[in-house]
Amino acid sequence: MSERIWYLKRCGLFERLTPVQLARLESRARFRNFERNEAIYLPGDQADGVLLLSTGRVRICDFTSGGKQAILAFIDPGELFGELALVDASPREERAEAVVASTVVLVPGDAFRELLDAVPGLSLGITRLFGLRRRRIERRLRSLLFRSNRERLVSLLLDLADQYGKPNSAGVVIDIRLSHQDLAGIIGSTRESVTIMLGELQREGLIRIARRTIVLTNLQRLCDGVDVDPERTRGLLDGAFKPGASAPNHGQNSAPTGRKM
Amino acid sequence: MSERIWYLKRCGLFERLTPVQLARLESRARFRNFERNEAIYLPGDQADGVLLLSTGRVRICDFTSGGKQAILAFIDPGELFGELALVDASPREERAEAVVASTVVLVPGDAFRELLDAVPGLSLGITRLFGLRRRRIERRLRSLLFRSNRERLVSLLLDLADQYGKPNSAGVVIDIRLSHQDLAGIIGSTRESVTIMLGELQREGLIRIARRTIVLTNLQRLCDGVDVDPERTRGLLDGAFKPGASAPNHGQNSAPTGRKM
DNA sequence: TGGGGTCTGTGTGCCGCATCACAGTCCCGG
DNA sequence: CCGGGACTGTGATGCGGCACACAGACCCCA
Repeated sequence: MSERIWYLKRCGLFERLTPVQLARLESRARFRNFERNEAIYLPGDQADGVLLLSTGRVRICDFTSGGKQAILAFIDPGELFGELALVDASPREERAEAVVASTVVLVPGDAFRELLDAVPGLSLGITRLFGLRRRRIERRLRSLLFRSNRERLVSLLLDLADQYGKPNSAGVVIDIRLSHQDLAGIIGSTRESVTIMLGELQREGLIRIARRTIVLTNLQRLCDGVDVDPERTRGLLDGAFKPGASAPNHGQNSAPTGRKM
Repeated sequence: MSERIWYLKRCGLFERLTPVQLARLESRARFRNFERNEAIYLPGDQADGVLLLSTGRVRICDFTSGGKQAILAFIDPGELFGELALVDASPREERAEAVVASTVVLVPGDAFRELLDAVPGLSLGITRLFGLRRRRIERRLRSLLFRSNRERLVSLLLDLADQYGKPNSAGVVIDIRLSHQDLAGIIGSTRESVTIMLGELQREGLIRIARRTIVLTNLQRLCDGVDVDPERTRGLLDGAFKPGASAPNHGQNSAPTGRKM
């Protein structure tokens, strides 16, 4: 029980709730476990609420009639998903599935709306969440529109480094295991092409692949390949900013990631 | 003066403001005219507020280093744009420019935030706006990921029919003039390819092009080409649904539009 | 009512990348 | 510790769609 409340508090949006509100929320939410590859919701399902991942990892995706999967996002513990249901009651357009065994909290729509009224700032938090995710998607759209396959892959690697990267002596380690198939699903390419391109990048000394994890060994040159917003690499390209020359350093919102709510 | 207030009221989000609030807003907003093709803001500009289009038309776009323009959205009178500035103070990532001579209202960030606190429901309205636009972008992303050039074009035509279409005896007239270059910028293709494909579609009897406006003469067959969410075509495909036979039909949410918040 | 600028139509190469087919490797669970 | 299933590497082949080039049509406005 109290463990469940702990899961709720874990979500940045809920940390300001009073104990009473938390308890009430907990009583109205449903907890459910999903095993690896199990579907959480499907396109066409009536959307009845908002979901919060407490443990595991979730993939938001979409299958074409040809059977290829497009990956729209990954969700990590503490993050909300399926939140577009707050906008209106139209059915889900995508599929959410557990990448690994996961436990998910379902918050019914009316319980959530009740909270929106009661908790000052929550509404603003949701708006920001929407805004941040939208910005991310718009970036991806732009990157998809007129870039070559290879540029999209490099761009993706930089994004992943941003979200999951652990700097280290050899470079930035991307601390999440994705198959080439997954990578292809994100950039809209094929498994084979991804394999080839990763090989090329490694041969060129830009990355290193060891035991199925990718290390970015030369961020600078990777960025050069894509005409990339240097802000994307945040702290990673440590002190290397030239004050006058390069980017306007908008990353002043200095939180290490920018997501996390 | 009172004409200016009228412009403000035109925006659905503001219609609930009291006269006092409206007047205050009007005093803090700046009105400005832009001529055809003039830039309203540029990538890198410090975002200082939200913009409202009162007359004209605005294009949100982005230029690749190769000089190709990606079109992210069109804005019609009464619509808000540049609203991602509400999320944080990071600079703009895209370019907004007037398609035709336009007049724009600039609402400073603090004035807007003040309203957000004062006007119940406004915050919710913004959240919904974000959500709706995000949903639209996610659809576009999906359509970009694994569809052929032609499918993307057809899908775009259906979307346009959805937004700007006027049904008529011959079919659905798309009541907005876009050059082939523009269409290409939206679907991530080239001007020449669009020309060719439109020719094909016309030869196949799916559309008709007369004096640079496009008429969709056979919605049903157009939809067949794309594995399209039938909901997208709203009332346009009037009663023609065959209950048992056709597509997976998850569009059981029979609300005629789904947009218009 | 022209005339210049923008938009549309069409052809020809060529290259990126999807597809198919199959071999080799990893890795996890029993 | 071993076997089977998932993942990775690589080649052959074909096609979609882009780049470039130019001709004709349209349209606005001077």
